[in-house]
Amino acid sequence: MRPGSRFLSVVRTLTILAPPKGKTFASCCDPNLQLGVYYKNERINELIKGRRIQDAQNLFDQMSARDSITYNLLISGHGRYGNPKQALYLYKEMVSQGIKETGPTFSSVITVCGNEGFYAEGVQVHCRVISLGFGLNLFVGSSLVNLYLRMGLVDVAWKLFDQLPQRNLAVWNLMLNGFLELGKLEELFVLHGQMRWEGVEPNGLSFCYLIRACCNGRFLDQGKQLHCHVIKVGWVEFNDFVANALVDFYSACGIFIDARKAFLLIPVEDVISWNSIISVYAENDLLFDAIELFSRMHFWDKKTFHSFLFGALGLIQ
DNA sequence: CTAGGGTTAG
Repeated sequence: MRPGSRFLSVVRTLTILAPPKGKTFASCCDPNLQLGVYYKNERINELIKGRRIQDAQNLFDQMSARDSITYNLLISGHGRYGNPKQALYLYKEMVSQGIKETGPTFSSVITVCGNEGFYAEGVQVHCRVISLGFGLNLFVGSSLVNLYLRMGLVDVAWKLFDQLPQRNLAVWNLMLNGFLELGKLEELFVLHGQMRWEGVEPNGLSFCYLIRACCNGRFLDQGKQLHCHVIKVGWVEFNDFVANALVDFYSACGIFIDARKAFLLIPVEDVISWNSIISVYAENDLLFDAIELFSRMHFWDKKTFHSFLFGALGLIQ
């Protein structure tokens, strides 16, 4: 037997206990305990993906040791599936137990704060972001941009956005959406100009926001330009949302003919486009056409709200 | 093993 071979066999048995890929022994003081956490985290992840958030919470409650990933999974799960308060509670518990936040923690928590109106809490978490040095993280930064836009603090959002070391389409779209919701249409078009200046190509969602801005502001010329561009790039054929936005734009601007043209070009009419075009017919006093379209829609087995039809019937009487 | 952006009107 060669010297050292016994040692090798011991090492081989040890590898059975080897930590999962990407981990080293140095990062686990107690391999067995840590492995337990790892596999339970995986299970929690599966449960949340299957939308079984309560089961995930039960498993979480039974765990004797938890790490930041355990908390991140549950925080984002509760945030996504409608339990924002629980998400914030878990975040508080996590911090008070001395478990350090990571990027995903901040990103989930701040998104919850922004979307559910916990603005004061969101600003507090922003302080933690700064003191722990996560301010330049793209995900964290975009959740902060979203938070301040929802608060209506446009200047702060601009500043954070400008300071981001890199940007992707999601952040640009968050900005566009924020300005649209706040009715800051000028800012929105400034941002669009900046996109073009930096050579960022908008996607279908960006064009939805831009066209809706033209719709709300009745910017006929600008909307037509967008329409041309969108046709050239090919979004109308592939994106129902864009096509619907065009129908709404023309009907808002009172250009009935173009609204109808835009409707006819929609590849697969969904409920929304039917709603839009029926309301356009009704608004233009083409009541019988509206009703005819409504019955055609039933023929295609489309389900919709009946309000437009009732509106049209009311006008006839 | 974890984090982000969606259409209508009423």
